[in-house]
Amino acid sequence: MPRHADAPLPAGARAQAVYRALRGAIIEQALRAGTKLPEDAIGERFGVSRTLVREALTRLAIEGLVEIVPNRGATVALPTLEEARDAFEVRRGLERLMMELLAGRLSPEQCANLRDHIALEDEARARGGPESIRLAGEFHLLLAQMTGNALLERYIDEVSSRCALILSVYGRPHSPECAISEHSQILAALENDDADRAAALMDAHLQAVAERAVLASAQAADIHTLLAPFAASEGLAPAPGRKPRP
Amino acid sequence: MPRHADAPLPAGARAQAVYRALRGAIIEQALRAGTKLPEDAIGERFGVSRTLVREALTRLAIEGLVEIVPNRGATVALPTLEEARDAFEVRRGLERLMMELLAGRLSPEQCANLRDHIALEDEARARGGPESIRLAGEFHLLLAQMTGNALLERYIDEVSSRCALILSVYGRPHSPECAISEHSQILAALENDDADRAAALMDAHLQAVAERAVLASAQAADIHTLLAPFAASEGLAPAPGRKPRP
DNA sequence: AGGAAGCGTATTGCATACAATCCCGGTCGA
DNA sequence: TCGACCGGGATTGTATGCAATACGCTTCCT
Repeated sequence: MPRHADAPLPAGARAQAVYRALRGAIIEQALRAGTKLPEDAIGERFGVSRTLVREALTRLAIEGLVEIVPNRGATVALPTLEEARDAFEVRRGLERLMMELLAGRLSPEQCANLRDHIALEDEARARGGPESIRLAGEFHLLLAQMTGNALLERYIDEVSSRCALILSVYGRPHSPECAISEHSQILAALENDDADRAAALMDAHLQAVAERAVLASAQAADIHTLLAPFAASEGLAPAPGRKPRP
Repeated sequence: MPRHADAPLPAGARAQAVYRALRGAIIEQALRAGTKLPEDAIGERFGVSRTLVREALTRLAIEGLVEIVPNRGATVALPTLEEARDAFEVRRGLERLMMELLAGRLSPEQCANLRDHIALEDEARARGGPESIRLAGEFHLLLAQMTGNALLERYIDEVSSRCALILSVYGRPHSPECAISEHSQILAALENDDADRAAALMDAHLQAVAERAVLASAQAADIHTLLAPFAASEGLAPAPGRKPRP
């Protein structure tokens, strides 16, 4: 429930509010990758000074959602393909750990909550709204919270949001991060106390997400390949002397 | 190689320098857990304004090495036992991933570097210097760098330093974080392309470190158990009406 | 004596001011 | 026409100032 606007926030909370607002905007792709983030404009929009905006941007930079170049300011990060690969690699490691911690230890209420969440994802997906991206990520976050391990929760949160940004760059437009059936299957394995199966499912799930998105556009990143059909249709051939970068 | 003192650092580098200095001091236990960290004093010491000190402290707080309470300033963090457990749990997950990424993929030079490092640890350990703590952590960091995964490197670095802080609180004084032979064995398994064995060794290694330190003092945290031998030697019995906390 | 209230100081939270840097436009010369 | 040079404006980097808060000490009352 949002606070009343003219109730002053407690000390230190305003920077956090700015941080959260920016983070949400990036993840939901209201701020697209590469967008410039000037301190003045943001501070003006939120009614805070540059000091607090800087603090928020610094945090986002540490998380990898924002890139800060000295004397040139902050932009929404544009992850490289290598960073994308790294993020999914780490994510797989963390989520496998999570599966092992959770298998067979979920209370009935927790399972119910997860099912409810999956239903929400389903709805949002049917509507095709942009919040489906956020919800898909939140499923993983919800699982992380249930481990009771605050550090794991933070890391999963961080790496999930980074993956969301990556998908916004390399993924197909508005394709949801996670297929619904995969989440259901994972939950089923967890309820069944089958850690290995849950871990394998999660691994496959993440692998699928990564491949659908990143590997698909790994080809597209090569401008020669990308332009080949157009060149052919126009009867144009590459200059013989120049070679594509190795 | 340290910079000349009166050469001005490039933009944004001074905050980082303060961050690094404080971080090192905490990990090497020059600043012990619980120590107050006033912005003025630190800024004066390093010749920078409170602004930059705040930035450094914020970063350390995100990493969990420093605790910031609004309006009350920053102190070196005093991790709880639960946070300690969480940190080692996450660390095991991350380092297992690392073993899988590295097994059978280390170049001869890399192996040589690792051996050299282990030798350094050995020396420092023999001398009993405080840098043995740092070196033991750096072995893990060195491995992380060799994965080529920058995100994994950052997480391992973060969680390692947090573990170092934890050991400074709950570990026995000046006991090195890692036994040397364990590092050697892990390296051997990695060279041998035996991912499972390397993972198992690393798991056991971290488990051993955690148990030697944390579990040992988990008992000590219970003041009743802690005082029992002293009470007995003085012929004192607990008050019958009062019960120890469950 | 013990505790509550009041006050002074130290420290933080935040905004702002100033200096440094960079980007972008134009201008000039080749 | 193109590239090099060079202000002007915008934006960031850092220091500092002011208000707000918390802590410790004294004082006073019970």
